[in-house]
Amino acid sequence: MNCNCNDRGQNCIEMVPIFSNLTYDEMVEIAMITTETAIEKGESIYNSGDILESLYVIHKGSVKIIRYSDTGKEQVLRVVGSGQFIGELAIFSSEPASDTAIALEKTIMCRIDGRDIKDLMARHPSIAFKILDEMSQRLKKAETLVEGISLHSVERRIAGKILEMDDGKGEIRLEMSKGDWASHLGMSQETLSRKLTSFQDQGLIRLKGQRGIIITDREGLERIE
Amino acid sequence: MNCNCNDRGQNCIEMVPIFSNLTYDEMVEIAMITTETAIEKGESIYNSGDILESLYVIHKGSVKIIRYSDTGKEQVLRVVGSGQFIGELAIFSSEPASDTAIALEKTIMCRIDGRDIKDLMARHPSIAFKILDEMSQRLKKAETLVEGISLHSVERRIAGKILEMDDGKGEIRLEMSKGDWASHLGMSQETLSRKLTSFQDQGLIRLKGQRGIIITDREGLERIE
DNA sequence: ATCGAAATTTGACCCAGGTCAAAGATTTTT
DNA sequence: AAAAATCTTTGACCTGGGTCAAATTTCGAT
Repeated sequence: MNCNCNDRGQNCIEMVPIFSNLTYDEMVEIAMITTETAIEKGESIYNSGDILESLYVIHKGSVKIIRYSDTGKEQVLRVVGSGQFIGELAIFSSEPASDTAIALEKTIMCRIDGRDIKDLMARHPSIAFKILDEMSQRLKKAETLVEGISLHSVERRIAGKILEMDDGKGEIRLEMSKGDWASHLGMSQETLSRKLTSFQDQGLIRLKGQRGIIITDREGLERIE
Repeated sequence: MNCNCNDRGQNCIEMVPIFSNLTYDEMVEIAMITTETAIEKGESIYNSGDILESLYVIHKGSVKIIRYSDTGKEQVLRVVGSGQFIGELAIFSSEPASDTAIALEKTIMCRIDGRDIKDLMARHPSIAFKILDEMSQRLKKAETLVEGISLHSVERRIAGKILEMDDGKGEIRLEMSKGDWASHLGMSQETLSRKLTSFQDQGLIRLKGQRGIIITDREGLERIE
């Protein structure tokens, strides 16, 4: 078994949604063909232009998927965390990646060869369904991002994202820098900063350190147009 | 056989990439469970909020997938044409659609029940692969759209799209109105109109009627930042 | 606890592209 | 072929949010 990223007796395979419907024996089969890979904060897993050959399932940590403009400005397309995968392009097309994946923190992944995963899917339709499900979620999210950027004001986008990130406790901890966050929201860091301060002045939120946000007026945030 | 959308002796199933790797008998099996549906220009196939239960494979015609802002402004997310499918959400999630599908012209589709297609995929992995492939293409396109809208100038986006639509002959016919096109590019109709006129003044293109564009200086278009 | 680096905030300025409204073209219908 | 409907262009004006730069705060590492 190459992938020995164990955690409280659990093999990483069990923790990953796309493999969750399998029997123990099937999981062992998968564990045999996966390789553990670790990466430090700020390092890239792949770069735009690379030909991808493996699917990476994230076991621990998180990764941002970005694109660069020709002036070097970056747009965060999505953030991928534990249990999710990156490199799905590897499974089908032989075209190079058009985006770049960079670890937001120390990240541990399981690498699976593209050919192997394809083979697995053919034998276990449930894996294909899970991947397909995840892909349609992503497509939907990407389309919501397009909608947000082109149809809503920056205030609305920020308020919406704050509410979306809230787990019910009303206290949020950002998993990335405000700069990355701004880029994900499709706006400049300065604008994000200004608007957050203004939200705080209006009593909608309270900022706590660099990455903490406390919601103090949920209805107020929902009302923002 | 419910689906009788034949065309020069070809059954619609054969014309659709996601079914293209099947044997004749398998195609017949699929034809049995599909239902032909036709729709007029401007009519919707589904609306935001609907619970989708079927996958629609487009046989002839084209459909725009859009979202509305609360002020009624629309963003075209993508245009789907012959051989492609819509309603993939139906296969997995039970959540309502967040977008709306409207025919750009008279369109003929084959409807397949969500449960049936899932069943088909389990028996024919090649169908799942094709759908997955299509989904990753779409995700990539959606991400390119995000990149375009947030990272590039309107000029660059228009020039890029013109070059992308060119089939090599240098003469393009738009498959939608300029209004829809502007919305797809994430800009106002007026801005699109102004920039196209300016491109023409610069000798980069020549406009012909409402939907014709002739490229007269390809390098010039590529040079636009 | 202190220092240095990195991230964030604030100020001043400005322009790309949006809006509204009216006129002009194309296309479709009768 | 004329009329009606739809789509597109143009003009005038304006504002949201970007940019650059400098000041400040926070965080991580000694």
